[in-house]
This record gives sequence, C-alpha cells and structure tokens, in this order.
Amino acid sequence: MSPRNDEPRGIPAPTLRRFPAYLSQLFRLQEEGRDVVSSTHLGKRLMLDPVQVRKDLECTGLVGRPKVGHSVPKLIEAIESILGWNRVNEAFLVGAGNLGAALLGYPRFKQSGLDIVAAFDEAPEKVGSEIHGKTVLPLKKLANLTRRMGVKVGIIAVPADHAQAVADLMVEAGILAIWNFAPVTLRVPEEVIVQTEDLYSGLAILTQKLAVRLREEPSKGVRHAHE
Amino acid sequence: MSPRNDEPRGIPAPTLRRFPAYLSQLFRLQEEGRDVVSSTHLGKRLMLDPVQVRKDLECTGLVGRPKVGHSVPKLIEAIESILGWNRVNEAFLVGAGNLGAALLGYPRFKQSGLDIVAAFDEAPEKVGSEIHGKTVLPLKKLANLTRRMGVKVGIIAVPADHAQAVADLMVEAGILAIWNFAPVTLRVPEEVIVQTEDLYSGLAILTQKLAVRLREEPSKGVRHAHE
DNA sequence: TAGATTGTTAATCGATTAACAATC
DNA sequence: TAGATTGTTAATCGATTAACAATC
Repeated sequence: MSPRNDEPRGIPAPTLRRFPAYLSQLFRLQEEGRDVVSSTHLGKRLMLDPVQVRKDLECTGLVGRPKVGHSVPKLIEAIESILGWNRVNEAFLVGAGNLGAALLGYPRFKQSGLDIVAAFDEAPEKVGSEIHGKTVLPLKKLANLTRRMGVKVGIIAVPADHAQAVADLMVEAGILAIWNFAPVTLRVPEEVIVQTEDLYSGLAILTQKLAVRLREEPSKGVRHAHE
Repeated sequence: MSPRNDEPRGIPAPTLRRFPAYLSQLFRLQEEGRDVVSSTHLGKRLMLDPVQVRKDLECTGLVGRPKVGHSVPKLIEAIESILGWNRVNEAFLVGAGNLGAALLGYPRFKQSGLDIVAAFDEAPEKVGSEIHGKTVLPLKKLANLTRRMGVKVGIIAVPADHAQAVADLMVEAGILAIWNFAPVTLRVPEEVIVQTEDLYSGLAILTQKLAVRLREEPSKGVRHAHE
C-alpha cells in the first residue's frame, strides 16, 4: 500500500484521458435515474475492459460495494474534482480564424473547467466583431488584459508559423497553461503547462492503417458501383 | 533479428504520431538546403531524446551513415510512404458547422493523404452553400455519392448525439475509415477503421495539471497586477 | 586517427491484463 | 446461501531509456 492513496497525484495520463468519457456516461446514467453502476456496465457502454474500468475508478480513491457497484453521483464528484472541472478557469483564445471560431462555439467547455472569455486577433477586420457572443480584441491588448484579469489559460489557434510568438507573449503575460492547436513544438519555461492537440498525429494513424488495409486487401478498397 | 524488418507493419502508434512532426522538420531542413540530418539534430528541433529519434527512424527501414546521419529526402520518402501520404484519399465530411468549416479550411491535409472533396449537412439553409471552395450537399446524397465515387474516408463533425447515426450511414455506404470528431464511442464493424479526436481528453490533461499546480503552489496562480 | 554517430542488445519503466481472495 | 462484483496482487506486454560495439 502506498503511504497515501487518497492523493490526487500520479494518475496515469491514459486514465485521465478516459475520465471525460466516463463522466459523460455517468451523466447519462444519472438522467436515467440510476444511482449506482458497475465497472462491467460502464465498460460495456464505452467498449472498455471492465478490469481497466475498475483500475481507472480506483484512481478516484472511492470504494465500490461488491455486487452493487459504485455510486454514480460520488463518481461524478470525484472525477470532476480530479480534473478540476468543479471550478472554471478563464481562458483567452488567440486566433479568430476557422478553428478559433469552432472552439469559441464548442458547447460544453464551461462544464469542463474552461471558460473562454475573449478572443484575440491581429487582423484589423476581425477585431471588434463578435463570435458566439465573444468579442474579438486586438492582439496588442492580450498581455495587459491577461495580467489585469489574472487569466491563467491561453489557447493558441493561429497558423503554425505564428504559434511560438503567441506562446512567448502568453508566457510573458503570466499564463500558466497553454492549450495549443498549432502543429509545432512550443518552447516554454518548464513550469508552464502545454497541451498540444495535433490533428496530423491522429491523421497519421488513420491514413497509415488505411494504407496497410488497402495494401493487404486491395479488393476491399474497390467497391462496386451497384452493390 | 525479426524475419523481415522491412515490413511496414507493426510500427508503434506513438512512433506514427511523431512521424508528422519529423516530416515537417525534414521539409524545413530541405528548404534550408541540407541533405542529411543526424538523430541528435532532429531531436533538438523537436525536443525529443536522440535515442528515441533513432528508434523511430529505425522503423523506416533506412540505415544512416555513422558520423553523417540520414538522408533527408530518403527519410521524407520513407515516412510519407509508411503514412500513406504519398497518395491522396478522397474524403467526405459530414457536419458543416463551425468545426466542419475549420476542417474544410485546414491547410495541409492534401499533403497529408487526405482530400476532403465535399461536405454534407442536414440543415437546408446550409445545403448549397460553399465553404472554402467545397460544396455543401444534402446528407441524403451521402450514401449514393460515396458508393458511386468509391470514397473510402468519412469525417464526422456533427454533435455527439448524431455521430452514431452518421457513422452507421457511412459504414452502410462502404466507407472504410472514419475520422471522428464527436466525443462518443462509435460502434462499427471491426474491419472499419475509426480514429476519434476527442478534445475533452486533452482538456482533461490540461485542467488536471493546472489544478494540481494551483493546489500545490497557490501563490503561483495569483499574479500581481503590476509586475 | 579520433570522435561523432550509427544500429543493436539489454534494462527500465509504466500500463494493461490476468488471477484470486474478500464481501455484500 | 450463491453469485456477482469488488479491491489487490502478480504476470504480461510494449515503449522508452540506457549501454555499447561497429563504422565512417
């Protein structure tokens, strides 16, 4: 046994990545009026091995009851607490292009610990407009506003060749965590948290698998025009 | 030694995910006129351990020359071939909302094995419009066109509660690979490739780290208004 | 040559999977 | 009670990291 197993630290990244999916199922279960759930059932809904579900839930520090399962509301509370989704971090987004607009319109960020309060852009024609109710401000104002409002999270949705400059700006202004959507390796001081979402990584997996499939069974690739 | 180490199969997913970043650096090196590169140098640019770079490059089947390094163009060719980025797969996108529009506008998909040729949407007001030069067609036409054109890749950019229905439609129409941007677990026949990009997973990592940081050193979270 | 860089082989680390006794 | 489900401990698997001889 570890000295303190109620510590919220040391949870494996793969487990953290699965937590949002657990949460979303737990909310559904709650709506269905169910108060408890077993690892087996949760696993079926998410196509995960029940043993893995149990291991993941173990990280919450909660104990389930044999033959019964886990308390749905308690699991929700515990997971939200671990992820920090029981509070809301204000965030600034830089880059009011297509991707930026999509992020501003994302539905459930506020329930996931993130409140994008404003967007910033260099382009004069975008400045002053509103996207999904969020004002687009001139990039110049980023540093000042970040400091004044104590904003801790920055989101980068600019082209790859501008990303590092924006990151530097954010760090300089005191941002603690950067959610980066540009496919670049950002250089930041080690105390700054960076989470990069790189679409090309996922695309690489997809196209590689497809290439293997098409190479192995070329027939499968060619579909007949009329069934 | 394995029976055949020139097989393109069996490359670890983490390596595949890193390949696009290697590629992008390799292109930059090429532009800079460099013909060879060492693992050390590549590693520095991407903040990766040189040993890991070597292991990754080993997967290409290429051999480098001691004291010199690897041939840049050969590496590019090999990695593109493994990822299937030396050919282009036509893809249909479903969901012409914010996210869909962002994907339609993504700059380098065509150089990454993916050509989104059309978008589909249920909403009559969107149908007929053009987004980034791509026509938005009625969802009804998806199945028919997929079969007729032999399109093999489908992209799902609809809200979570519609995703499974769209996936079913795609599978029925003969789609072989699905790039899914809805945060749901899709049920598809096992021969269909699914790659889900779930923003909430990444967000979970970010907010959890931030929560830990703020809990450990609360002072760091509060910045002074005037440095 | 000497030294940088390689490919290979072994050690470490961490997550998943399996096995099983405990319990409601 | 019997059986489902739990938590825990051990085995497996896979990726990263380390060590080192080979080579240009």
